Amino acid sequence: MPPTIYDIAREAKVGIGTVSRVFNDHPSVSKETRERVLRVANRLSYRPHPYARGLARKRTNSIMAVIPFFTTFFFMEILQGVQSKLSGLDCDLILCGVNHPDQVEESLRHHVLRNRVDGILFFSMRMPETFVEQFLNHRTPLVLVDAYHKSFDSLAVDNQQGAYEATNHLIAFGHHRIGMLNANIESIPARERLRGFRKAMEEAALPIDAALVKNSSSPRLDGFTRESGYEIMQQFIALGKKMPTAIFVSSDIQAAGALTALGEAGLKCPDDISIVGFDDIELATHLGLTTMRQPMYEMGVLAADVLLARLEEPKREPVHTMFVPKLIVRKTAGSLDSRIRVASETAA
Amino acid sequence: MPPTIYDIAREAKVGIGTVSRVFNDHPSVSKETRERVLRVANRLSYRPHPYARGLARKRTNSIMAVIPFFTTFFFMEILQGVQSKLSGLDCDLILCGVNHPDQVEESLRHHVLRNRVDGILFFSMRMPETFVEQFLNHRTPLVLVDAYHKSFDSLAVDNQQGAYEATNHLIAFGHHRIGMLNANIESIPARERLRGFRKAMEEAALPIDAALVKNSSSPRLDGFTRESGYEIMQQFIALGKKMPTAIFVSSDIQAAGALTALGEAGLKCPDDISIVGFDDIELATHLGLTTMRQPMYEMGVLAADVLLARLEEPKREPVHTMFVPKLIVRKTAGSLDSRIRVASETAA
DNA sequence: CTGAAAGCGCTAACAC
DNA sequence: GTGTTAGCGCTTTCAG
Repeated sequence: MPPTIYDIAREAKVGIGTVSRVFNDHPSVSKETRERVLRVANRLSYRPHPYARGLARKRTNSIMAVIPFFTTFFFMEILQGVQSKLSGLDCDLILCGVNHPDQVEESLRHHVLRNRVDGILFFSMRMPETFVEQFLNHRTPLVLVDAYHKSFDSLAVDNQQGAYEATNHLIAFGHHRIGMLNANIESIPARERLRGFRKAMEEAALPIDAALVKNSSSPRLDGFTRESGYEIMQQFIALGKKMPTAIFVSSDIQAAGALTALGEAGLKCPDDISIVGFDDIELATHLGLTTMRQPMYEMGVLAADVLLARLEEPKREPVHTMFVPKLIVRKTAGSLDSRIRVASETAA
Repeated sequence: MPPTIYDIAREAKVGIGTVSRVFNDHPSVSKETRERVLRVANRLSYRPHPYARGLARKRTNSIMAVIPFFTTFFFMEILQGVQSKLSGLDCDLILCGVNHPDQVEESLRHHVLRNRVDGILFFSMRMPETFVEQFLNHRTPLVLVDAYHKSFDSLAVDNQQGAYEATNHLIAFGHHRIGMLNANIESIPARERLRGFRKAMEEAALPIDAALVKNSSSPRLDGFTRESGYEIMQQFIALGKKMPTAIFVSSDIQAAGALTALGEAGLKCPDDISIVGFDDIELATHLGLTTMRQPMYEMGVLAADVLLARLEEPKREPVHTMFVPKLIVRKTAGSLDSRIRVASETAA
């Protein structure tokens, strides 16, 4: 049986109130008593019981991360950021993985109504609109990560800007016939990335050939799958000499599929075609994929920060933060005339 | 302010004890009262407060997963299994990522001494021996996942058997000059996998050429890195015609590096050399890597099972479970004479 | 500055 | 069956 404040109080010959004060850094405790209490507590390896404390204080000292469990690297990295922020603060992280959108409601209701957690980090999913209101009334703060809703704090990546820069990277290499291999256009990120692509093309006064902008129609993972990349790239390849010389792909996972299709067709990057992806997942390194990096770890840290700040100040205006993805230059995108150069080298 | 049992009791015109009984499925409550209570509770969206309940019952209804935060896919997948098991049981999962071994002690002490969790899932790390005793005395059950200690329940993968089967797969293809690309031999899994490799070779009466068994000397991640795979494979390649025709690589991540080295040398799998990895990480699919799959999700589910069982029965004997990895045949390992076949095809 | 006492919301032992 | 009561371990007035 672990010691309680009563044990400490008795041994230190003080009242339990004093022990409590010591452990809450209450100013009005004389230096001597404080030290005496601390000494005893230390000797007995006393630790305040979080649940008792939570009950009395009406706080739980833990937050919950609601994340979709189908993806991996992205969330793991963010969680790491969250954790690193939390670890110093005596705040626990409760993991709540949801596989199906339906589970979201259930989980939220379950935990929130029970005051189980002080705050929630909600990842990459649409908040059921039926919940928005409930949440705003209820006192549990929620911050959206990789998602947006005007009524909640949110952090997200500037998809449009990222796509814009990715496309510009391609343009800078001298490409004209640039295509985009997109995910399901129903999804927000897919739409935003398309917008960025368009903007870059328009600013460069380059024509956007509708035949070179293809998107997935798969509902699964909104088309952010290797399969969709593979299939769509095959369609591009089928275009023969009408194929674009460069393609901005809306995600690394799709780029991976695209690269496979390219490989099977005997085509190489960047000699035959240039590719820029989006995300910078682990795989991108292996593939040597040039891509736009989402600052995942940093997002995790900031997400925790924002939530913590809101816990302090529950009714300030929602804060929306945008992260700008960073271009990671690797080997799949290159100059348009590299093909020519390579050809001449071969000839030589 | 959420409703408490007092509110429910008052509205339902019963005592709080009865309300409590209803929510604990206590048998001695008449059907009528039970329904009346439930109706009121439902109307008021009442949920028992987990902390209050925990305090009174001396249980927390949550378990903690202590995982090293440097790897990704492996743990994510296991955690998913754990969660799926837990989700039905009103038991929360607290994530405790540790980046440095030193943090382990601190985290454990922090949470365990505070009775913060009912049980612990301890992943892939050596239990500090100084803790073993403390743990056994303390009441918090702990199960080791992907690790072993005779005093605790444990689940692990049979590395030796896996390596044995991997090597046999290579042997079955007719290879004689088989090498092994291993991680740091100081680590347990590296040693076990080497043992399996040896066993297979000996049983097949194949000579083990010491020059063809190489291991990493890097302390980082025990040599389970892409870099180590890359470098060691270069050494193999430098062997020229003395190079093995097949190599069992101790992890997929190293195999990825090895494949890169091979690619740079203009060598292809399985035509020029056969490779079998170990783990079946996500990347393996992309690479078309033949490998030994660790049943991660299943391990997660069982880990939760075992822990739950021990919570019920704290002092039964430790249970040790071994999972046997499964061969996943993809494209990096093939028949020895495929080279010949390919050569003749080319000739034709 | 410090002790005593009243909860926080719930469970469980004890009466009736 | 059901109400009552005494905690679970801690925080927080309220006196002094």
